[in-house]
Amino acid sequence: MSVFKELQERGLIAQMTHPEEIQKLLENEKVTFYIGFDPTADSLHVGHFLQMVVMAHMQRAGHLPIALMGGGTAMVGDPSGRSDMRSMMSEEAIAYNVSRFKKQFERFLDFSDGKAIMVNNADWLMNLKYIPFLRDVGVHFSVNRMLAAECFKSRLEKGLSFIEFNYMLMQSYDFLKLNEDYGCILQLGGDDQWSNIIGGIELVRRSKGREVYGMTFTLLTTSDGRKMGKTQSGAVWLDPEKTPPYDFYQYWRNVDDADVIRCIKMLTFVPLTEIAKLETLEGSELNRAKELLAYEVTKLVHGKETADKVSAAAAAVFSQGTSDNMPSTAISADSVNAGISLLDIMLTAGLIPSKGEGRRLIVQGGVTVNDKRVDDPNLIIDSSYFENGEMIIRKGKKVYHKIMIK
RNA sequence: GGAGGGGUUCCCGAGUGGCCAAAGGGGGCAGACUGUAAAUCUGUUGUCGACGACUUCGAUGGUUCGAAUCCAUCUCCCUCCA
Repeated sequence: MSVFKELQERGLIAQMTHPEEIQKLLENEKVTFYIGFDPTADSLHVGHFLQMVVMAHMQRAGHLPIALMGGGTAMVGDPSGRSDMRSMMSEEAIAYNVSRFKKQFERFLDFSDGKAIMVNNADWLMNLKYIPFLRDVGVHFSVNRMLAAECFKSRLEKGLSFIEFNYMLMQSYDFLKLNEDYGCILQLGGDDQWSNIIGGIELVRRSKGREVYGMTFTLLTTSDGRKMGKTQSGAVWLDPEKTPPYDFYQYWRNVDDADVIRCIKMLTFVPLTEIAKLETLEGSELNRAKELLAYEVTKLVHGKETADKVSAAAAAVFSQGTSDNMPSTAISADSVNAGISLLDIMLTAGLIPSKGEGRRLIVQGGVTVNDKRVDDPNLIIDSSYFENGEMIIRKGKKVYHKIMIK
C-alpha cells in the first residue's frame, strides 16, 4: 500500500491543496517535505507526536523529511487557533527549547546518511531586513485575503497585534526558503496550519512561478471534540522528566472507548489489517485495544524496554495492587519511627497538591493504605504499617503509589 | 492623543460597603454504578497547627469600625474616534 493510501486509511489526512497531484507525487517520486515545530515549550507533546508519526510514515516510504525548528517563528508567535495573544518568549528560552526539541527528534526520526534534515528558521528569519522583506515577500500578500483567513477569525473579534499578523508571512517565507535550498515541494502540518500552508504555496507560486503542495492532518481530538493530550496537570509530554512513562502509559490506557481505534490508527504503526480485527471488539474487550495502544505509543516514545516495564507494572498494580516498578517514593526511617502523618507522606509523594485536598479525599473515602480504607484524616503512620519496608497508598481507584523506607 | 468599557478563585461569569472564601456553570477530584471506559446520580473544589486562624477579587496607597465593592495613582486589555 502506498503511503498516501496508508495515511488516508488511517484517517490522518484532513485537507489537501491538490489531491490527485499529491497522490501521484507520493507514489512515484521521492518527495522532500517539511513540517515546522515552534519551540513554545521545553518538550514536545502528543500533538507534535502525531506529526512525527506522519514524518516517520513518509520517511519509511522513502521520502525526505525536513524537521523545521521554529526558532525564528517562535519569536513572533502563531495566532492560529488561539483566542488570545501568546506571551512573548525570550530569545534564550526559545534557544533552550530548540535544543530540547532536537534531542527528542533525533530519537524518533532517522537522521543518518541524510535520511532526514533538521533546520532552524532562526538561521534565516532573524537576519531578515525589513524593507527588502516587504518588497520581496510582502507584496505577494493580500491583506484583504488574510483578514478573511480562518486562522485570524477568532482573533479579529478579540484583538490581533501586528506582530502576530505577520506570522503567516514568516511561515510562508520558510516554505520558499526550503524550496530554494532543498527542493522542498510539500508542506505538512496540523489542520490548524491550513491558512499558513496556503500562504507559503501562493508565495512560492507568485514569486518563483513554481507549484508546491500542502496537506494537513487531522488534529488529535477526543470523540467529543476536545484536544487530546491534556490532563488536569497540563499537557502529556514526551519528556520522561515531565511526564513519567508510567503516567504516559496510563494516559493512553484510559482513553475513551470511542477514541481507541482512532488513536491506534493515527499514533501507532500497527498494520491496518491488525487494526481491522480490533475494530470488532466490543464492551470490556476494548480494554485489550487500550492496552495495545498504550504499549505501542509508549514503545515509540520511550523505547521497548521502558514500555515493557511500565505495562507490566500497570498490569501487576491493577491485579495485585503492587509491583516492583510502580511509582514509588522513599521516606526516611527516622520519620517513620517518630511517626509521620499520612498527609505529609502523600504530599511528599506528590499524590496530593495540599493537605486540604488530602483531608477531603480521606473524608470522602478516597484513600486506602495497604488496601484498607482510611477514615481518619490525621492518621499517623508508623513502622507497623510497613511490610518488608513497603506500604501501598491508593488514591481513588487508579492511582497506586508505593512508599518505601530508606 | 481623545471618549468609553473592562481586569474576580483552574476557566467562563455573578457580585457595586458588612449576611463574601465570594452565586451559577464548566473543568478537576472523590463516592456509587462499572470494564483502569462512557453516561448518570451524590459529595467536594484558597491555605493551614481546621467548630478556629490566615491569605485572595490587576498593582500600590488611601477613606472607613469594616472594602472585591468607595477614592487616588499606576498597569494591562477591549471598543469607538484621531
